[in-house]
Amino acid sequence: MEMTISDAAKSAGLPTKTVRYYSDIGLVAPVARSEAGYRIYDDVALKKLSFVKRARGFGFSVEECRELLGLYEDTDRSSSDVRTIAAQRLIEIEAKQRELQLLHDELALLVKACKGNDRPDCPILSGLAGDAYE
Amino acid sequence: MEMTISDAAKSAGLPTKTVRYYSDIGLVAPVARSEAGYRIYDDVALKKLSFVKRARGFGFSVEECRELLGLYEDTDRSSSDVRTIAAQRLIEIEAKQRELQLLHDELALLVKACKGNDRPDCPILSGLAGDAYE
DNA sequence: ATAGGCTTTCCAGTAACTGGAAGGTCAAGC
DNA sequence: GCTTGACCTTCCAGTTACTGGAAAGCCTAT
Repeated sequence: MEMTISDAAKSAGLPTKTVRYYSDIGLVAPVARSEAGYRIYDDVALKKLSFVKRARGFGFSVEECRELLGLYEDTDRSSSDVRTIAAQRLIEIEAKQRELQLLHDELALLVKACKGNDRPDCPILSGLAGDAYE
Repeated sequence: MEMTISDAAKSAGLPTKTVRYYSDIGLVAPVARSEAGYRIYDDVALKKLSFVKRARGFGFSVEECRELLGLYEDTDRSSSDVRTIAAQRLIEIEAKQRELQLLHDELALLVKACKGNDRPDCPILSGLAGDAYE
């Protein structure tokens, strides 16, 4: 299904500017250009945009995203190479999942400790300074 | 326990340059300066650095980190305010956890599909273009 | 046919570092 | 006590990844 840049951007949850930027730097190219020069995106390009959005959101650099996208496209690369690189990234992601859980717990603790009334009786710095994770 | 900037950086897992930068912009200030002007960090500052590292790693901006750190410190803010802001962030983090799971599954699928031999028989774009998440 | 809302390119600005120069500090060894 | 090397300081320039705005072209709808 073909669409304009703003539709693609909307679907991927990215600003149009960013999608245009990704096109400029050759990270995610539009599938074609219209007669008038408008960028045209299809659902493969859209999947790539969504993937990049997700990966960027978790700290992978644009160059790392390029590599990850390349894993899917490079028919010259051996499948064991792809497996190796992807498996390495998986390990990193699992570490990130644990980190995110820590951040979650940290804030949850704060929410729980705040009684929700109007007295400033939150655990000032105790969540940070405390020994919840030591 | 007091320490120099490089020790604090090492403990928090941040580059020394970044810790100095956070000091410059007033995000995480050192607890003191030595006679010679060296930044001195204690374990409260260290907790803050670790917290910022974690939050930054998950896409929270420096300004958002400043707000989150402020939640612990601002004795003027009512506890219900803190609760509201922190609870909102919690919702965002939970969304991130689901997103990260998607990214994880996406790569895991690729690893699984790659047989690990030397033929380039990886699912070229099928992981992206496929309907695993539709 | 013209107004409104798209699109294009280009260029300048911002956020958050990051590297490097120039110089001060400090503990260790001679 | 002096030097060497590994720290530290500030300052300033460069990088990454956008982001905003100008000037102009396109497209649909009244």
